[in-house]
Amino acid sequence: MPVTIRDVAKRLNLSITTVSRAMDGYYDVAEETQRLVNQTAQEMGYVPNQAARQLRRQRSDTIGYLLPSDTPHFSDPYVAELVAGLGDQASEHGYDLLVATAQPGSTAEQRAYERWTHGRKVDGLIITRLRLQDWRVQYLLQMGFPFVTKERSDDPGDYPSVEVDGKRWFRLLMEHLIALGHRRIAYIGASAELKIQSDRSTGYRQALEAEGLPLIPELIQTGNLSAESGYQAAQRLLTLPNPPTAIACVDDMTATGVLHAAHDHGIEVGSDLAVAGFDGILGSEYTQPPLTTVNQPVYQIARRMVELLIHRIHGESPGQQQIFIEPELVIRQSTQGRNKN
Amino acid sequence: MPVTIRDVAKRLNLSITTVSRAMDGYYDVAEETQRLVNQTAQEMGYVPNQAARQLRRQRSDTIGYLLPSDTPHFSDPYVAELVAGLGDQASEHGYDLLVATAQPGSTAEQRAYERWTHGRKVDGLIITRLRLQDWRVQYLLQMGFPFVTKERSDDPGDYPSVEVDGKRWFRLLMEHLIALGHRRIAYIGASAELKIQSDRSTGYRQALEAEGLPLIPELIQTGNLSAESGYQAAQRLLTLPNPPTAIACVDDMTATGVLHAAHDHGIEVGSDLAVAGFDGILGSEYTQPPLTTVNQPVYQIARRMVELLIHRIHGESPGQQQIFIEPELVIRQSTQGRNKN
DNA sequence: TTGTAGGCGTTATCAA
DNA sequence: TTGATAACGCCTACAA
Repeated sequence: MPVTIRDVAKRLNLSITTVSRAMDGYYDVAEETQRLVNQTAQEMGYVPNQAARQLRRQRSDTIGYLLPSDTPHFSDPYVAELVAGLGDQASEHGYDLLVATAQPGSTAEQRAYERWTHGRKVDGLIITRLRLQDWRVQYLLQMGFPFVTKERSDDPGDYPSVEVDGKRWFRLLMEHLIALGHRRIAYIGASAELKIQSDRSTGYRQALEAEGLPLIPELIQTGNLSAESGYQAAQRLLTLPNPPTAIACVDDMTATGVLHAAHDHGIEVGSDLAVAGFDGILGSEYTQPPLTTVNQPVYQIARRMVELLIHRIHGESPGQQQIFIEPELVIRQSTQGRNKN
Repeated sequence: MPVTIRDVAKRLNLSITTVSRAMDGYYDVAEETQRLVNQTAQEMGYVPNQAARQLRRQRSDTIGYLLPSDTPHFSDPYVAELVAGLGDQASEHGYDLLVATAQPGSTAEQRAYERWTHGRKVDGLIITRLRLQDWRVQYLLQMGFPFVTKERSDDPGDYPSVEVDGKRWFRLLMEHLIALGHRRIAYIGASAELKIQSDRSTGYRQALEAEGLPLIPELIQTGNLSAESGYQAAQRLLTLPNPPTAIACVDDMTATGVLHAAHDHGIEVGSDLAVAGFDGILGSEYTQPPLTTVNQPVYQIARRMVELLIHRIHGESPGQQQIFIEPELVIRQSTQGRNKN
């Protein structure tokens, strides 16, 4: 039904070869012909059939992102920014972005990766929410399929990644709290198999150690990167006989729940209790009080990942394989004394 | 390089025809053969090449969503939930989801739609953020290309849509404010060409009219669906000689900015000023104070849209073309008197 | 500068 | 129950 290259060729009494080459802007086609072909194609609404082109060229000009969605419909709060970054950068390079959702570690996830890689539905993949041992990394490495990760798993192998140094920056976040005089600082983390949990909790411990502060087990709680879990962990912390004076959270969603719990306890965040998050999600500046956090430039990170991936797809020399992006420590009222105007 | 149907056939001394049919679970193939083929395919890691399949079948088993992203990297805060819903429902039906970003009304947007439709990259489209006059609707209708919208444009034509009745529910939101005794209620809207602005502002006016309240022009402000613009509009409203006692916002992001502005003015939201939003984005329950809003079940809406779209793609009888989803009026402290525990 | 022809990997038609 | 064969629409040696 749709118009094919044949139709355009027939209309102009040209061969499909010429039409094809004219449209690809080859140099060996008469200028006049070029003009005519393009104009006619435009008029007839001809756009090359993507499937045919892919089959012939053996590439899809598409990159894939399988977003890790736990439970019914939880999803990262910065997924919007990430997808925007991936999409923008991809389209600037003539690539499309294929997205699917799957529970981390599910068979659905595995099948999706199989279909996309073996079926050549995508030319490369973007991987986030890395696990310490991550079958995706192992699988793709072994297949020799192009991919880029956000952070790295502990699996050995060469592959490009874009990273924010969680250890270092969580430690800096801690130093900020310690500099404010806090000595009993709690940590609310996430599942131990996640790379970010590993890094950030290490930063937490390193900071305590460096300052000669004791590691108090009861001040370490585990959540699941949701506000709800942050709320509950905070409940446990705030009802302790000797509660913490500061709570550092593995991410902003968790911190949001902590703010809520503190409010329900009639605790003034900022003066009575310091709360800090990590990520810099949209909305962290609009919490009450505004949240101190480490701001990751997610949009830029996404663009960078796509850039690396496309290089990899084109088989270009890897250059810098491991890119570190500097986030920003944003100090807001949640860790400041009362600020009343 | 990857294994093809040929390789599988060769290994089993069968024809590719038989392999193909065995894998599609046709009935006219020996059970034993069936088993053997599937097992071997599995072992060899064979997955049909998607491009070849698409070319032959003349469909892509893919649906497209071009997400409207204004300026550098603004994007809807509920895009995560939407994409999760689209992705989940699509994959349950064996479809993939293709996503791209483009500025509404840009030529990039138009070219993306052309490539996807004419190039048969997708079998159908999901359209959001409808404009009153929307070229996308006109274009797709004219092409006879399957699509489903969230809300409808004013363009005539038959197509399926999933809707939340913005007029009615904004009016209900207003009635809540009026019932609380508010008489000077401001409205912060968005660009006039957006369908949601048209609907919600109409709801605002209808409510005033129904209650015999005057429409006060200076209480009507325009933003752009961002917290920043809500903040600025609130600044204007709160410095008025005779400021409003309540502010109803076209969406939650705008309302978030209003909360922030009120706080900066030392105004107690809830007792001194009522603020309400619309959408029910993740985070609205964690603002301070928690925000009164109309909660749209975005995830469910997304699933429903995909469902309708797939019916449409399969050419099934349209059935219900226009689906209304009931949101929920969630009353929180931003419109309640002081609630101190 | 243009045209001919072969094949990318599948699925579907038809015959065996 | 299985196999040979012809497309699907495009790109690209190679020939003219």
